Amino acid sequence: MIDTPDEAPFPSLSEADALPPSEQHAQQYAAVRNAHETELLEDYVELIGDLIVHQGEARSADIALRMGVSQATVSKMVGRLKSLGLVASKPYRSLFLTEEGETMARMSRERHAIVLQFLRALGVSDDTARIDAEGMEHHVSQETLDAMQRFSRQRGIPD
Amino acid sequence: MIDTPDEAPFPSLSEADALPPSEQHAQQYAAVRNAHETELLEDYVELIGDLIVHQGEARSADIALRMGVSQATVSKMVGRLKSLGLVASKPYRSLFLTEEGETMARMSRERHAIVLQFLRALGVSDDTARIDAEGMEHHVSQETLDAMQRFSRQRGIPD
DNA sequence: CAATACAGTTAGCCTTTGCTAAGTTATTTA
DNA sequence: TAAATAACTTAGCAAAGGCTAACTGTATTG
Repeated sequence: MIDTPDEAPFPSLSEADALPPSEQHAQQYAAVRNAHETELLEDYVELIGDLIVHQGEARSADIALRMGVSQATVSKMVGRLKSLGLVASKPYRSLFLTEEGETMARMSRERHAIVLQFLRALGVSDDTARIDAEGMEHHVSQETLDAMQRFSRQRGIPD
Repeated sequence: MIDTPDEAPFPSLSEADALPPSEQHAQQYAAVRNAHETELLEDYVELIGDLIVHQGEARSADIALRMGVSQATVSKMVGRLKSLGLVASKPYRSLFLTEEGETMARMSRERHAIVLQFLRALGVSDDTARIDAEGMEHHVSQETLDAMQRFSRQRGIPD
C-alpha cells in the first residue's frame, strides 16, 4: 500500500491542517539555510560600519567585546570578510569597509532599523525589541519590510 | 539608547542610533547564537509531529524530501534528536516523538502559526509569509508573540 | 629606550550540519 | 521465494564558527 497521501488539494481554514507541497516546503527551509549563511557576515559588516561611525574606527577587540566572542574568532572571521571583498585592512591595524561592504552595511542597518522601529510600534518593549530585531532582521523579505514600514508610518509610536 | 523616539512619529533611518552598551550588545548576539542552536532541532521536531498527524507516520525519506536535505543528513540529525530524548525509534523504522518532543512540537507549531497569521494580517502575501515565518519564528520572544497575537485578533485576516 | 601591557594573529582542537558513496535492512513484485 | 527496489545507516570528508594557548607586533610609560 504505497498510497502516500500527498498534499490536500486545497488549504483549509485552519492552517494547522495542511502541509505545504513538499517542494514548496523544501524551498522554505532552503531559504532559512541560505539566510544563515549570510547573516553572520552581515552582522559583522554592520557592526564594523557602526563602530567606524560611532567610535572613529573598528578594532578587533571592540568587535570581540560587542559580539561576545574571542578575538581569535574575530580574526578568523575578518579573514573571511576580507577574502569576500567586504573588508580591507593591513595586518595589526584597524578595519575598513570596501565599497561593497559599505553597501551591505547600509542595507543591513536600514533593515535593522525598520524591524526595530516596527516592533516598538507594535508595542514591544525596548529591550525585547532590540533582541528580537537582531534575530529577525535576516529573515524578513523586502515585501514584509515594506509592510512593516507602512505599519510604523501609519501607526507611529503607540500611546 | 538615548534617543528612543517617544515623540517623533518615525525617526529617520539615516539618523544613527547610538550603539548599545557593549554588554547589552553582546547579549543580543548571544541570544541569536543561542536561538540558532535550537532552531534546527525545533524544525525537525515540528516537522516530525506534522508528518505523524498528517500522514500517519514520520519517515526519514519524507523528512529529507521536505527539508530539502539528504537522507544521510536526516539520519544523523535523528541520532542527535534521539540522544536529546526528543525522538524515539527503532532502527530502520519510522519515528515517534517522546513526551518532551511532543511538547516542543506543540510549542513550535503554535509559535509558527501565530507568526504566519500575523504576517498575513499585516498584508503580506501567502508565499512570502510562509517563507518569512519559517525564518522568523525562532527569533520571536514571548512578548512579541503576544503583541502579534493581539494585532491579528484585532485586525483579523484581510480578504 | 627598555619593559610592560595591550592588540592582533596563528595553530590546533571541537561541534554542527551538510555532502557522497557504500553497506544494510525492509518491502514489493515477478 | 528470490530478485529488485526502496529506505535507512555508516563512514569519511568539508566548511563554518566557536574555543584556548602561544606567538608576534604596537603602544605606553617609568
